[in-house]
Amino acid sequence: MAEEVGLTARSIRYYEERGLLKPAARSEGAYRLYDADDIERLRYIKGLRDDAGFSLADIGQLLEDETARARIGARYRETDDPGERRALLLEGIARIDHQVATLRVKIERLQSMIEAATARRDHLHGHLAELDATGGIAPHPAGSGTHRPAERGSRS
Amino acid sequence: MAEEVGLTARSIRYYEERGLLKPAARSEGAYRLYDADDIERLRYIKGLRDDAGFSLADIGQLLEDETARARIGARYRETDDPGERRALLLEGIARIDHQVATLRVKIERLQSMIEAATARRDHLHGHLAELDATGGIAPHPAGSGTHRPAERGSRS
DNA sequence: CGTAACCTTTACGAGAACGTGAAGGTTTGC
DNA sequence: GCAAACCTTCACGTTCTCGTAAAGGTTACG
Repeated sequence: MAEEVGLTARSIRYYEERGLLKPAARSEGAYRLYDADDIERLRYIKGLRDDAGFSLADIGQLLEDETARARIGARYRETDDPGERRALLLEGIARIDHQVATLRVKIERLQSMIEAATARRDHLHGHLAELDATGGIAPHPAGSGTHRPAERGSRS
Repeated sequence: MAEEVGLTARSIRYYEERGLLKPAARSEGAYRLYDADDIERLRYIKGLRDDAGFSLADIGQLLEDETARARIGARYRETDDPGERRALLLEGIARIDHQVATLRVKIERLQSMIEAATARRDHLHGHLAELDATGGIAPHPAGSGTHRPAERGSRS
């Protein structure tokens, strides 16, 4: 059914238990019925969980914006007062901006980890240049270049 | 003790159980003794867990590079053969490059989520412009104008 | 040398995020 | 109109990531 979004039925129901989702409607026999907005929301949750590595608690926070966005969208399609539409659009944009800002925070953390690694890398490069400069060995070792698999176990 | 890295003793011991760490040495009375490399490793683990949101299983994979890096560093300090030092430096750089590449993958996933959000944002902006153009209402309602907190294309 | 403040292992507990039935109701297709 | 293939709600089991004692050994300090 809705596992074409890449989630198990149990997970989806669990997200509902956690308050991350409201099944839109129920059939006569209490079957859950999902609409396009729900599917989009599920994809969003999955992205947050798998790609971004957020916990469901974090996702709950982010989904406040998504919930507001869905509500705004629905309201938008209901009205044709240009003034209200304009206000709804502005609020929707603000919600998206907030989501983006949250994602950016995470990206920046990762970025700073990369920078730390790059600093270490540069440090090693510095040693390398130094080594090549003091002329112990030519920058281009003869033969097949950097091939050096011989690693003595050595005591550690 | 080593909670100045921001972890509890229990967590550190758990990481050891999981094979993410080897306490460097034990005292006479079997106390764990950590050295600078261990501390650096713990900070790295914490960064991966808190900032990047990796599971400890993922971290275990990433730590293969970190382990190799530590081993390489130790070996580097033990030798003074320029040829070997050069090879060790190159291997260390390769390990760091691998770590960076892994982090970049995650950043790119987040980046694409931001792009999706930005696309929705632009979509709303399009509607907004359309609304303002068909002239139902003035582009500048009383108060603040159209602010744009999110810059598009600020990729890293 | 005593004792307070550490550390050790072992073990049980806990919440998050589901998996996996069981027992039964609902839809669909022929 | 009936069987297959769904779905429903419990409800217990599981893995991960630790928290929190319990019972005892070790180290530092006066």
